[in-house]
Amino acid sequence: MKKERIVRSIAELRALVRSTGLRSTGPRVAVLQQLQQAITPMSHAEIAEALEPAGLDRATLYRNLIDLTDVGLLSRTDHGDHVWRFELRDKARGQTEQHPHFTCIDCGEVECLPDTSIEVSAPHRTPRAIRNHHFEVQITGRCDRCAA
Amino acid sequence: MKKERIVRSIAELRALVRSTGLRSTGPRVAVLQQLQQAITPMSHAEIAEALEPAGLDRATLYRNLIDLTDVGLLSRTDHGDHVWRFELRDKARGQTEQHPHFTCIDCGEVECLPDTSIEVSAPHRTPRAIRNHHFEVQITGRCDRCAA
DNA sequence: GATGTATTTGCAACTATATTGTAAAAAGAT
DNA sequence: ATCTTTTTACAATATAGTTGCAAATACATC
Repeated sequence: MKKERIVRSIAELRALVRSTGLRSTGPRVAVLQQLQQAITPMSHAEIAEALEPAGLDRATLYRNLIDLTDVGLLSRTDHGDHVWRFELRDKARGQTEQHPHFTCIDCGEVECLPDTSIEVSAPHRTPRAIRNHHFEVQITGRCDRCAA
Repeated sequence: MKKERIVRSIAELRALVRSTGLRSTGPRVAVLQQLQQAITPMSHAEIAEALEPAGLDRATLYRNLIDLTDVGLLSRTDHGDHVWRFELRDKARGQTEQHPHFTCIDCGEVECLPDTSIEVSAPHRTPRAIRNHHFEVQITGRCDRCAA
Protein backbone atom coordinates (compact mmCIF):
# COMPACT_ATOMS: atom_id res chain seq x y z
CA MET A 1 0.00 0.00 0.00
CA LYS A 2 2.91 2.26 0.61
CA LYS A 3 3.85 2.35 -3.04
CA GLU A 4 3.86 5.92 -4.27
CA ARG A 5 0.62 6.72 -5.94
CA ILE A 6 0.34 7.86 -9.50
CA VAL A 7 -1.65 11.07 -9.74
CA ARG A 8 -3.00 11.70 -13.20
CA SER A 9 -3.85 15.02 -14.75
CA ILE A 10 -7.29 15.76 -16.08
CA ALA A 11 -6.01 15.19 -19.60
CA GLU A 12 -4.58 11.83 -18.60
CA LEU A 13 -7.83 10.82 -16.96
CA ARG A 14 -9.73 11.81 -20.06
CA ALA A 15 -7.43 9.67 -22.17
CA LEU A 16 -7.80 6.83 -19.70
CA VAL A 17 -11.58 6.90 -20.01
CA ARG A 18 -11.42 7.05 -23.81
CA SER A 19 -9.02 4.15 -23.90
CA THR A 20 -11.79 1.97 -22.53
CA GLY A 21 -14.20 2.90 -25.28
CA LEU A 22 -16.28 5.13 -23.05
CA ARG A 23 -16.62 8.80 -23.79
CA SER A 24 -14.80 11.23 -21.62
CA THR A 25 -17.36 13.32 -19.80
CA GLY A 26 -17.31 15.73 -16.89
CA PRO A 27 -18.93 13.39 -14.38
CA ARG A 28 -16.62 10.52 -15.27
CA VAL A 29 -13.45 12.51 -14.95
CA ALA A 30 -14.73 14.03 -11.71
CA VAL A 31 -15.34 10.56 -10.28
CA LEU A 32 -11.90 9.31 -11.27
CA GLN A 33 -10.27 12.43 -9.94
CA GLN A 34 -12.06 12.02 -6.64
CA LEU A 35 -11.19 8.37 -6.31
CA GLN A 36 -7.56 8.86 -7.19
CA GLN A 37 -7.14 11.10 -4.19
CA ALA A 38 -9.15 8.84 -1.87
CA ILE A 39 -7.15 6.66 0.47
CA THR A 40 -9.88 4.05 0.91
CA PRO A 41 -12.80 2.81 -1.17
CA MET A 42 -15.70 5.28 -1.23
CA SER A 43 -19.43 4.70 -1.14
CA HIS A 44 -21.83 6.23 -3.59
CA ALA A 45 -22.99 8.61 -0.87
CA GLU A 46 -19.46 9.69 -0.04
CA ILE A 47 -18.59 10.32 -3.65
CA ALA A 48 -21.83 12.20 -4.18
CA GLU A 49 -21.07 14.40 -1.20
CA ALA A 50 -17.50 15.02 -2.26
CA LEU A 51 -18.74 16.00 -5.71
CA GLU A 52 -21.60 18.04 -4.32
CA PRO A 53 -20.26 21.29 -5.83
CA ALA A 54 -20.49 19.74 -9.27
CA GLY A 55 -24.12 19.04 -8.45
CA LEU A 56 -24.31 15.91 -10.52
CA ASP A 57 -27.32 13.70 -10.68
CA ARG A 58 -27.64 10.65 -8.43
CA ALA A 59 -28.68 8.37 -11.26
CA THR A 60 -25.86 9.62 -13.44
CA LEU A 61 -23.40 8.89 -10.67
CA TYR A 62 -24.79 5.40 -10.17
CA ARG A 63 -24.61 4.69 -13.88
CA ASN A 64 -21.11 6.03 -14.17
CA LEU A 65 -19.82 4.06 -11.23
CA ILE A 66 -21.23 0.93 -12.81
CA ASP A 67 -19.95 1.80 -16.28
CA LEU A 68 -16.47 2.55 -14.99
CA THR A 69 -16.57 -0.70 -13.07
CA ASP A 70 -17.67 -2.62 -16.16
CA VAL A 71 -14.72 -1.38 -18.17
CA GLY A 72 -12.38 -2.24 -15.34
CA LEU A 73 -11.31 1.18 -14.12
CA LEU A 74 -13.06 0.75 -10.78
CA SER A 75 -13.78 -2.09 -8.45
CA ARG A 76 -17.17 -2.25 -6.78
CA THR A 77 -17.29 -4.20 -3.57
CA ASP A 78 -19.41 -4.63 -0.53
CA HIS A 79 -17.12 -4.77 2.43
CA GLY A 80 -19.48 -6.69 4.65
CA ASP A 81 -21.49 -3.76 5.93
CA HIS A 82 -23.98 -3.65 3.11
CA VAL A 83 -22.59 -0.56 1.44
CA TRP A 84 -21.22 -0.57 -2.08
CA ARG A 85 -17.80 1.00 -2.23
CA PHE A 86 -15.77 1.97 -5.26
CA GLU A 87 -12.04 2.11 -5.66
CA LEU A 88 -9.72 2.91 -8.51
CA ARG A 89 -8.39 -0.34 -9.84
CA ASP A 90 -4.71 -0.95 -9.94
CA LYS A 91 -4.23 -0.50 -13.63
CA ALA A 92 -5.44 3.05 -13.18
CA ARG A 93 -3.23 3.61 -10.19
CA GLY A 94 0.17 2.87 -8.76
CA GLN A 95 -0.84 0.02 -6.53
CA THR A 96 -0.02 -3.59 -6.15
CA GLU A 97 -2.57 -6.11 -7.33
CA GLN A 98 -5.82 -6.52 -5.44
CA HIS A 99 -5.40 -6.35 -1.70
CA PRO A 100 -7.56 -7.43 1.21
CA HIS A 101 -9.79 -4.96 3.03
CA PHE A 102 -10.65 -4.74 6.68
CA THR A 103 -14.02 -3.21 7.60
CA CYS A 104 -15.07 -2.24 11.09
CA ILE A 105 -18.41 -3.77 12.05
CA ASP A 106 -19.11 -0.80 14.31
CA CYS A 107 -18.03 2.37 12.56
CA GLY A 108 -17.85 1.02 9.01
CA GLU A 109 -14.39 2.39 8.38
CA VAL A 110 -12.54 0.55 5.66
CA GLU A 111 -8.84 -0.12 5.83
CA CYS A 112 -6.64 -1.49 3.06
CA LEU A 113 -4.39 -4.30 4.21
CA PRO A 114 -1.05 -5.26 2.72
CA ASP A 115 -1.61 -8.14 0.36
CA THR A 116 0.92 -10.17 2.26
CA SER A 117 -1.33 -10.36 5.29
CA ILE A 118 -3.53 -13.09 3.93
CA GLU A 119 -2.62 -16.61 3.01
CA VAL A 120 -5.30 -18.77 1.52
CA SER A 121 -4.50 -22.43 1.37
CA ALA A 122 -6.42 -24.53 -1.07
CA PRO A 123 -7.41 -27.96 0.15
CA HIS A 124 -9.09 -30.52 -2.09
CA ARG A 125 -12.57 -29.22 -2.81
CA THR A 126 -11.91 -25.49 -2.66
CA PRO A 127 -13.28 -23.52 -5.63
CA ARG A 128 -10.82 -23.30 -8.51
CA ALA A 129 -10.88 -19.51 -8.35
CA ILE A 130 -9.14 -19.74 -5.00
CA ARG A 131 -6.47 -22.09 -6.22
CA ASN A 132 -5.85 -19.76 -9.15
CA HIS A 133 -5.68 -16.74 -6.91
CA HIS A 134 -8.65 -15.12 -8.65
CA PHE A 135 -10.53 -13.78 -5.70
CA GLU A 136 -10.91 -10.88 -3.33
CA VAL A 137 -10.67 -11.07 0.41
CA GLN A 138 -12.79 -9.11 2.81
CA ILE A 139 -12.27 -9.18 6.55
CA THR A 140 -14.70 -7.79 9.09
CA GLY A 141 -14.07 -7.12 12.74
CA ARG A 142 -13.88 -4.31 15.23
CA CYS A 143 -11.27 -1.70 14.45
CA ASP A 144 -8.74 -0.64 17.08
CA ARG A 145 -10.55 2.60 17.73
CA CYS A 146 -13.95 0.97 18.27
CA ALA A 147 -12.50 -1.89 20.31
CA ALA A 148 -10.91 0.51 22.75
CA MET B 1 -18.05 -28.32 7.79
CA LYS B 2 -18.48 -32.04 7.52
CA LYS B 3 -19.24 -32.38 11.20
CA GLU B 4 -22.59 -34.05 11.69
CA ARG B 5 -25.27 -31.49 12.22
CA ILE B 6 -27.45 -31.33 15.26
CA VAL B 7 -31.11 -31.29 14.31
CA ARG B 8 -33.34 -29.98 17.06
CA SER B 9 -36.98 -30.74 17.59
CA ILE B 10 -39.60 -28.04 17.74
CA ALA B 11 -39.64 -28.31 21.51
CA GLU B 12 -35.88 -27.92 21.66
CA LEU B 13 -35.99 -24.90 19.40
CA ARG B 14 -38.66 -23.34 21.57
CA ALA B 15 -36.51 -23.90 24.63
CA LEU B 16 -33.52 -22.47 22.77
CA VAL B 17 -35.40 -19.27 21.99
CA ARG B 18 -36.66 -18.94 25.55
CA SER B 19 -33.18 -19.46 26.91
CA THR B 20 -32.18 -16.20 25.26
CA GLY B 21 -34.92 -14.23 26.97
CA LEU B 22 -37.01 -13.94 23.83
CA ARG B 23 -40.47 -15.44 23.70
CA SER B 24 -40.98 -18.54 21.69
CA THR B 25 -43.30 -17.68 18.84
CA GLY B 26 -44.38 -19.40 15.66
CA PRO B 27 -42.37 -17.19 13.32
CA ARG B 28 -39.19 -17.54 15.37
CA VAL B 29 -39.33 -21.30 15.56
CA ALA B 30 -40.15 -21.47 11.86
CA VAL B 31 -37.09 -19.37 11.05
CA LEU B 32 -34.79 -21.49 13.20
CA GLN B 33 -36.25 -24.67 11.78
CA GLN B 34 -35.69 -23.41 8.26
CA LEU B 35 -32.13 -22.31 8.93
CA GLN B 36 -31.17 -25.51 10.69
CA GLN B 37 -31.92 -27.46 7.54
CA ALA B 38 -30.22 -24.93 5.25
CA ILE B 39 -26.76 -25.84 4.06
CA THR B 40 -25.66 -22.27 3.38
CA PRO B 41 -26.60 -18.86 4.75
CA MET B 42 -30.00 -17.65 3.51
CA SER B 43 -31.17 -14.20 2.51
CA HIS B 44 -34.31 -12.59 3.84
CA ALA B 45 -35.95 -13.22 0.48
CA GLU B 46 -35.00 -16.89 0.46
CA ILE B 47 -36.27 -17.44 3.97
CA ALA B 48 -39.47 -15.57 3.18
CA GLU B 49 -40.01 -17.78 0.15
CA ALA B 50 -39.27 -20.96 2.02
CA LEU B 51 -41.72 -19.94 4.70
CA GLU B 52 -44.29 -18.76 2.19
CA PRO B 53 -46.87 -21.33 3.32
CA ALA B 54 -46.75 -19.86 6.82
CA GLY B 55 -47.57 -16.54 5.18
CA LEU B 56 -45.65 -14.47 7.67
CA ASP B 57 -45.22 -10.76 7.44
CA ARG B 58 -42.15 -9.17 5.85
CA ALA B 59 -41.62 -6.78 8.72
CA THR B 60 -42.04 -9.54 11.26
CA LEU B 61 -39.46 -11.62 9.48
CA TYR B 62 -37.02 -8.72 9.34
CA ARG B 63 -37.52 -8.01 13.01
CA ASN B 64 -37.13 -11.62 14.00
CA LEU B 65 -33.99 -12.09 11.99
CA ILE B 66 -32.50 -9.08 13.72
CA ASP B 67 -33.74 -10.12 17.16
CA LEU B 68 -32.39 -13.63 16.78
CA THR B 69 -29.11 -12.16 15.60
CA ASP B 70 -28.98 -9.81 18.57
CA VAL B 71 -29.32 -12.64 21.04
CA GLY B 72 -26.65 -14.59 19.22
CA LEU B 73 -28.64 -17.42 17.68
CA LEU B 74 -28.02 -16.20 14.13
CA SER B 75 -25.24 -14.48 12.31
CA ARG B 76 -26.07 -11.76 9.80
CA THR B 77 -23.48 -11.14 7.14
CA ASP B 78 -23.11 -9.55 3.78
CA HIS B 79 -21.07 -11.87 1.64
CA GLY B 80 -19.85 -9.22 -0.74
CA ASP B 81 -22.86 -9.15 -3.03
CA HIS B 82 -24.95 -6.68 -1.11
CA VAL B 83 -27.39 -9.22 0.26
CA TRP B 84 -27.84 -9.86 3.96
CA ARG B 85 -27.67 -13.53 4.73
CA PHE B 86 -28.51 -15.31 7.95
CA GLU B 87 -27.06 -18.48 9.33
CA LEU B 88 -27.58 -20.45 12.51
CA ARG B 89 -24.68 -19.70 14.78
CA ASP B 90 -22.49 -22.46 16.01
CA LYS B 91 -23.81 -22.64 19.53
CA ALA B 92 -27.19 -23.48 18.05
CA ARG B 93 -25.72 -26.02 15.72
CA GLY B 94 -23.08 -28.70 15.45
CA GLN B 95 -20.49 -26.68 13.62
CA THR B 96 -16.96 -25.56 14.17
CA GLU B 97 -16.36 -21.95 15.08
CA GLN B 98 -16.86 -19.24 12.48
CA HIS B 99 -15.68 -20.25 9.05
CA PRO B 100 -14.86 -18.33 5.88
CA HIS B 101 -17.41 -18.02 3.10
CA PHE B 102 -16.93 -17.99 -0.63
CA THR B 103 -19.46 -16.08 -2.72
CA CYS B 104 -19.72 -16.26 -6.48
CA ILE B 105 -19.67 -12.83 -8.09
CA ASP B 106 -21.84 -14.12 -10.94
CA CYS B 107 -24.54 -16.34 -9.52
CA GLY B 108 -24.35 -15.23 -5.91
CA GLU B 109 -24.11 -18.74 -4.54
CA VAL B 110 -22.51 -18.92 -1.14
CA GLU B 111 -20.22 -21.74 -0.11
CA CYS B 112 -18.90 -22.45 3.36
CA LEU B 113 -15.16 -23.09 3.42
CA PRO B 114 -13.30 -25.18 5.94
CA ASP B 115 -11.82 -22.85 8.51
CA THR B 116 -8.41 -24.29 7.82
CA SER B 117 -8.35 -22.78 4.35
CA ILE B 118 -7.44 -19.31 5.48
CA GLU B 119 -4.31 -18.14 7.18
CA VAL B 120 -4.11 -14.53 8.18
CA SER B 121 -0.71 -13.29 9.13
CA ALA B 122 -0.50 -10.16 11.19
CA PRO B 123 2.30 -7.78 10.33
CA HIS B 124 3.03 -4.64 12.34
CA ARG B 125 0.13 -2.26 11.78
CA THR B 126 -2.66 -4.78 11.26
CA PRO B 127 -5.79 -4.13 13.35
CA ARG B 128 -5.69 -5.85 16.72
CA ALA B 129 -8.87 -7.74 15.94
CA ILE B 130 -6.94 -9.66 13.32
CA ARG B 131 -4.10 -10.51 15.63
CA ASN B 132 -6.63 -11.72 18.21
CA HIS B 133 -8.47 -13.78 15.63
CA HIS B 134 -11.68 -11.81 16.15
CA PHE B 135 -12.80 -11.41 12.60
CA GLU B 136 -14.76 -12.98 9.79
CA VAL B 137 -13.41 -13.70 6.37
CA GLN B 138 -15.33 -13.33 3.16
CA ILE B 139 -13.93 -14.34 -0.21
CA THR B 140 -15.46 -13.43 -3.54
CA GLY B 141 -14.67 -14.90 -6.92
CA ARG B 142 -16.25 -16.89 -9.71
CA CYS B 143 -17.49 -20.30 -8.68
CA ASP B 144 -16.48 -23.41 -10.60
CA ARG B 145 -19.84 -23.64 -12.29
CA CYS B 146 -19.85 -20.03 -13.50
CA ALA B 147 -16.19 -20.12 -14.51
CA ALA B 148 -16.79 -23.10 -16.77
C1' DG C 1 -57.30 -23.03 34.17
C1' DA C 2 -58.24 -17.90 34.36
C1' DT C 3 -56.13 -13.33 34.52
C1' DG C 4 -52.91 -9.58 33.74
C1' DT C 5 -48.86 -7.53 31.69
C1' DA C 6 -45.22 -7.19 28.47
C1' DT C 7 -43.85 -8.86 24.12
C1' DT C 8 -44.79 -9.82 19.49
C1' DT C 9 -47.46 -9.89 15.35
C1' DG C 10 -49.57 -8.06 11.20
C1' DC C 11 -50.81 -4.33 8.57
C1' DA C 12 -49.81 0.09 6.68
C1' DA C 13 -47.08 3.96 6.08
C1' DC C 14 -42.73 5.45 5.37
C1' DT C 15 -37.58 6.06 4.31
C1' DA C 16 -33.53 5.12 1.87
C1' DT C 17 -31.26 3.04 -1.82
C1' DA C 18 -31.05 1.81 -6.43
C1' DT C 19 -32.83 1.29 -11.23
C1' DT C 20 -35.20 2.54 -15.52
C1' DG C 21 -37.41 5.58 -19.28
C1' DT C 22 -36.68 9.33 -22.08
C1' DA C 23 -36.08 13.90 -24.15
C1' DA C 24 -32.41 17.04 -24.48
C1' DA C 25 -27.46 17.83 -24.44
C1' DA C 26 -22.79 16.70 -25.38
C1' DA C 27 -18.91 13.73 -27.36
C1' DG C 28 -16.35 12.69 -30.97
C1' DA C 29 -16.11 10.95 -35.80
C1' DT C 30 -16.50 12.66 -40.61
C1' DA D 1 -19.79 22.54 -39.31
C1' DT D 2 -22.60 18.43 -39.34
C1' DC D 3 -24.24 13.98 -38.05
C1' DT D 4 -24.69 9.86 -35.15
C1' DT D 5 -24.28 7.76 -30.88
C1' DT D 6 -23.50 8.13 -26.15
C1' DT D 7 -24.45 10.37 -22.02
C1' DT D 8 -26.82 13.44 -19.01
C1' DA D 9 -30.55 15.18 -16.07
C1' DC D 10 -34.96 14.84 -14.50
C1' DA D 11 -38.81 12.11 -13.27
C1' DA D 12 -40.93 7.94 -12.37
C1' DT D 13 -40.51 3.58 -10.57
C1' DA D 14 -38.73 -0.35 -8.11
C1' DT D 15 -36.58 -2.75 -4.18
C1' DA D 16 -34.93 -3.23 0.53
C1' DG D 17 -35.49 -2.20 5.02
C1' DT D 18 -37.64 0.39 9.01
C1' DT D 19 -41.13 2.37 12.06
C1' DG D 20 -45.81 3.19 14.35
C1' DC D 21 -49.44 1.13 16.37
C1' DA D 22 -53.71 -1.59 17.50
C1' DA D 23 -54.80 -6.30 18.05
C1' DA D 24 -53.14 -10.81 19.24
C1' DT D 25 -50.25 -13.86 21.78
C1' DA D 26 -46.80 -15.63 25.23
C1' DC D 27 -46.09 -16.67 29.67
C1' DA D 28 -45.79 -15.52 34.64
C1' DT D 29 -48.88 -15.35 38.59
C1' DC D 30 -52.64 -16.41 40.82
